[in-house]
Amino acid sequence: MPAMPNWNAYAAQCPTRVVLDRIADKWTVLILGLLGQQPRRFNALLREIEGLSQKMLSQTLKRLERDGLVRRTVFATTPVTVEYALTPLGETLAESLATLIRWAEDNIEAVQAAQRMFDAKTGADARPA
Amino acid sequence: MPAMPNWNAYAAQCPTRVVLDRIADKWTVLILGLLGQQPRRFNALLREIEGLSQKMLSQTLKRLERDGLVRRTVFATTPVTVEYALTPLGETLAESLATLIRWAEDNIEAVQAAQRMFDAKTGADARPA
DNA sequence: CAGCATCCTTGTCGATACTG
DNA sequence: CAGTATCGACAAGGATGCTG
Repeated sequence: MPAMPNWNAYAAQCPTRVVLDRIADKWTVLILGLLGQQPRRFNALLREIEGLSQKMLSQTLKRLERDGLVRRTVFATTPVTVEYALTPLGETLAESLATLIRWAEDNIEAVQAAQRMFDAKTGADARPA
Repeated sequence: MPAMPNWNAYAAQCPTRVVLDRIADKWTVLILGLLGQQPRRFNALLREIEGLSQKMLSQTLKRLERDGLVRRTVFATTPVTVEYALTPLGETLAESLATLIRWAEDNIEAVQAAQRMFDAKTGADARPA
């Protein structure tokens, strides 16, 4: 990859795919959505995101930290307190992701209607799990 | 879910999760990105998205069609021609997703830099596959 | 050209138990 | 509180071969 490249997510080996892989993750979207409001502690995130296991939270946070999207701060209280917050870079992404969450909330009914139509026409359950 | 609900993606059973599940898919983002430019045929998509298998393309397109985001049109040529295009609903989502692709292209270098920093500090390979 | 059906390998993810 | 470690079930997804 040259110095001033045309990054192209459609090329298999293009590094922009790593960003898509990060975004293309339900938990990432939800976590960054919350951190976009305000910093949170580990267990706060765990409580606020239903269905999220502690393993996935831990794993996802570590990846987000590695990608420079989230900053992890440890406070030497007893017991120890850890706060997660967006980095400036993370904030720019969180804004775009917030748009997606809003889109979902605004258009879920249209999507559900389309699904009912489709299922009725195909007569059967082409429905995924 | 009531008639005028506060859809909340943070609730496990909230239907907005289905939209997130759709978005939370690398191929969805890339496919809708292309269809946002112009309609394409099946094999055109297959060729333009490197690393995408025919199985995943087929599967993803069917889901997108079911969700009312993509319209599938069959032309009775021989051999048969099939065109995929965004629905009006799909276009509104594709715009948001295009933002993400642009974000990835604009910020990939910052992300990579953060990764190098992180890997250097942790001394080792916390890197995922 | 535009797919579907099958096999089979890999990875994802939840559950559980334990640590500083 | 904030995690790590391990196991096992499940499903995603690639490869291959076949169809209208």
